[in-house]
Amino acid sequence: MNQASIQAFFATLKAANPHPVTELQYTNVFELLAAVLLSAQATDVGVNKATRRLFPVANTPAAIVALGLPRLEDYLRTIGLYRTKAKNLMQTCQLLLERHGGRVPRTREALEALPGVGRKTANVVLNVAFGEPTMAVDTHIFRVSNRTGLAPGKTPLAVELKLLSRVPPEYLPDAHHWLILHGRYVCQARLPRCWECSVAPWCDYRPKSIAPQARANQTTS
DNA sequence: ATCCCGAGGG
DNA sequence: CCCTCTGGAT
Repeated sequence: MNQASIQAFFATLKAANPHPVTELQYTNVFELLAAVLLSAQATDVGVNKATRRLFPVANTPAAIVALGLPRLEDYLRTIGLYRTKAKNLMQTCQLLLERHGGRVPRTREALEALPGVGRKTANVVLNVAFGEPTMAVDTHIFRVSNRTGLAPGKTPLAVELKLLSRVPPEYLPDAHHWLILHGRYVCQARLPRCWECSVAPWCDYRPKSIAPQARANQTTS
């Protein structure tokens, strides 16, 4: 995809959704960090279902430490990878208390030192909570970037660096959410809904066979 | 490369 | 049944 196409690509996504936001539910920075940590290989709907029960009971590092691991696991049992996530969240809360006064740190190094927090999660917190122009490459962004030709790469880091160099600066702060939402609802993993895709004119991907739904839409419209 | 690991959709 | 979901640690 050339630079002019990339410009049109994001202008089109912005026109349909001027102020995109995460669909994870949170009311403060700690809740955001916890929700993103829990969202690894899980849907935001599933994470919200659990945090809607957990956060009213415990939404600070101290409260979660006081809760204890077995009860934290009970709240997270409906989320995939819940044992690992419960242990990581518990240790992260202990480290936040020991090293950061119970607050969420603002640097990549400090964030990535927390158990269960890698580059992608750190990038989300830096972007959403602290307004930094980062690009968190998750499963959606990795797929959309490669499939469309926006920023092809073999690893998430390679895609991230390519996106940072290709996305026009004015679109960078919101690009993360536009690409996530586009991947979730249109450029889906199993069956990309190309027949209703607003950015198809600038996309490199061409489906080999037109999906049944596409044919139905063509004959009825 | 492998493990973790439940819910929802097709 | 199979695949996917805002990955991270070993």
